[in-house]
Amino acid sequence: MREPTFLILTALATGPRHGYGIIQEVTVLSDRRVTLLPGTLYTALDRLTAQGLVEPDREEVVDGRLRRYYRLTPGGLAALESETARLRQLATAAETRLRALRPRTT
Amino acid sequence: MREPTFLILTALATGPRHGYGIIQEVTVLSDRRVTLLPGTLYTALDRLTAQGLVEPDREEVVDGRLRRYYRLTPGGLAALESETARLRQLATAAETRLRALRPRTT
DNA sequence: TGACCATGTATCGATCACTTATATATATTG
DNA sequence: CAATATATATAAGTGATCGATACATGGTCA
Repeated sequence: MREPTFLILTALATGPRHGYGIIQEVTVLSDRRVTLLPGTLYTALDRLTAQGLVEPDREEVVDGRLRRYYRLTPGGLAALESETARLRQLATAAETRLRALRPRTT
Repeated sequence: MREPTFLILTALATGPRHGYGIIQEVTVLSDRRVTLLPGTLYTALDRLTAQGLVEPDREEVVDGRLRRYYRLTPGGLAALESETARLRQLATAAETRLRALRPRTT
């Protein structure tokens, strides 16, 4: 799973969001380091829906604009959990090696 | 930076290694969850060398087989450090949201 | 002896997520 | 009236990775 996909699933962890709302939430949760592009987001949502990790939630019209909401499926939640554990393990493994290399920087 | 690349840089953090040694170290540091394929490894080493993140170290012949060693450059070390910090931040952001979702699982 | 596996490096074609660019539409702000 | 924010959508191109294959040596096992 690549980073934009991981960020989309994370943005949906706290509840259903529409596409543009996911883009904003990803900006926040990445500390403004990642701004999802529309091309990435909408193709990823289609792909994740086809994979069963995400599913349509509801549609709303706000100020004359359509909002299409998505939510995590149980499988999507499980995928996010295992991917998160994986990321943490990799970060920890790298940090261990970096600390061994620079003991005084600790 | 994608995961195999991150793992290769991590494997080189503790000192120079040759290609096959990197594959083995990646298996260990990923808890056997990732087995680098030769195609990924050698093309990545060429690319990282061209990018200046990695450089040739030395060559040895052991049991009639050539070993080509690589080491991290200062730029490669910096890239690994910033990528590691980034991974940790993403993992933490996701964990925070997952814990909020399942308070009893803590 | 012959097969198989581990070691070791290398390259090619295919895949696929992502980027870039573009399109369309409404509401708000200067 | 132009620019920006909101909101979704798609097509072409890029590039790292995957999968397969190639070649060579050394050790093990039947």
